[in-house]
Amino acid sequence: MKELHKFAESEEMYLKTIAEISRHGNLVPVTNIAEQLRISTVSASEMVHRLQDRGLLEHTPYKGVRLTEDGLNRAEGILRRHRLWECFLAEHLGLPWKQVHDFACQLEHVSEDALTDALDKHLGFPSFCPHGNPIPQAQGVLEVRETTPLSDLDVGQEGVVLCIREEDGEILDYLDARAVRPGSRVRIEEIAPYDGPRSVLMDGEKQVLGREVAEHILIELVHDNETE
Amino acid sequence: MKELHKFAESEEMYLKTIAEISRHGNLVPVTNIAEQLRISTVSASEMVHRLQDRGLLEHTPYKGVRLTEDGLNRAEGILRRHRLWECFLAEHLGLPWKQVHDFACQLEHVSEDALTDALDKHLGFPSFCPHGNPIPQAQGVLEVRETTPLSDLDVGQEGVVLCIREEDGEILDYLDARAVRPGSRVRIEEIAPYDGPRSVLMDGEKQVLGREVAEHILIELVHDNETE
DNA sequence: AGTTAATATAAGGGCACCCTAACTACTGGA
DNA sequence: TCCAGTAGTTAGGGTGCCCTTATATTAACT
Repeated sequence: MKELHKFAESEEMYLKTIAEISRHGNLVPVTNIAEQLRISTVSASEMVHRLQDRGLLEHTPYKGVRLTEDGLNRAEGILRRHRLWECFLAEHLGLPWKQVHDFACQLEHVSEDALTDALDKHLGFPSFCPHGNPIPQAQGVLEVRETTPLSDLDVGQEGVVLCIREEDGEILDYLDARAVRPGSRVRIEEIAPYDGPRSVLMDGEKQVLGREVAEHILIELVHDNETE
Repeated sequence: MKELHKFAESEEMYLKTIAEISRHGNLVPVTNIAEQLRISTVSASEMVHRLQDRGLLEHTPYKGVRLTEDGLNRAEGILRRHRLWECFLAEHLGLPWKQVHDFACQLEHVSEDALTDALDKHLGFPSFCPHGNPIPQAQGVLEVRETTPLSDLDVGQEGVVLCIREEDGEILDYLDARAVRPGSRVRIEEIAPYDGPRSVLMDGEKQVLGREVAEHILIELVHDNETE
């Protein structure tokens, strides 16, 4: 717990960000990283080089970045800690979503294995965070579920909210206030022109959600019996 | 949660260290701060200036440093968070003392008020950390207890362990292994020449503790009925 | 009062991470 | 095939915090 520390946090923010944007091993443009972290592309590019030197990712110029095995492990460790802390903050401390996420963003950088594992046990080895995102296991196993962004659904289609992507804390506050959470039943009623806001029935209540917001809500499709 | 962050942690380490060394508003020599933080006196001196500029302490050259009202509040906030986290780590996660302290040292820098207060509530508003140190209240109220370092006791004197000063994590491991904890009954059996190691009866078991260690064990004297 | 040991300051660096401005190299259409 | 726009790099800075070495100042004890 010494000098290694100072650059660890910054490094972790990069890895986490890349993992979140990538999601399925896609190449991540450096520009996106810079955007997400709200820093200049020059700085991001510089840091990407450093991370490459440390063997945590590979950068293909003009294409993007991909985490190495090592980098992915590190990133999953961070997500694991983030989501475990979220469970604790939500279930035990009873904090609202926005705070849950914000505080977890800070706590995720602490936690050595001994702490993370003890926390995991204390929480009863949860599989999902309060927003429905899967929690990587200690061994790096990650449950994969088939999901579709709400924004991809057509009028009339129905589904159940599985999780809310949480790269962005703002959205959580917004959805928390509207009682959109994992398990909610949703149906598209109408899509405004130009791929605009969706009118949806969410657990029986009518709501209007912008496309960007809808992109962050991941759904499990429910195949209603065609007659519907 | 932005730029303020990077220097916040270092700043907090200084404030906490100063508060711990001072204990009762005494002037703290810059040299001691440097020692405790394991940095050069030049660096410590430099940082002391910065902290003075920020209005957190006052430095009297060749004498030492004293926290201002502001600085003291900050420091107590840190101690509060540290000790609350310690309670959580010990009572809920069941971690051993050494880890409790080490992890709390990292967690103490997180916790905004909303989190700290929620944690406090969740723990049932404890007054003392697992090592017996008092937990400052949200309003900055701090219970004060009359204590004597075990090293100040004479042969034959008896007392009860109130708390272990925890500036130094090493000692906690050592004392944990020897079952020295708040509430333990202790009596000095013998003091080796040159203010050397103490032979003590700790909860009925014979133990030998060096003077430096004994200085970190704070006792409430028990006035045994003179006949003893 | 004079000297030594503790304390402070000055000078010169280093590293991690961030910035802007200006430039070059590449890619993907039309 | 060419060229606009995207992506990357270079150059020059800046801040926080740390370092060593060298020099000045002061406190405290003969």
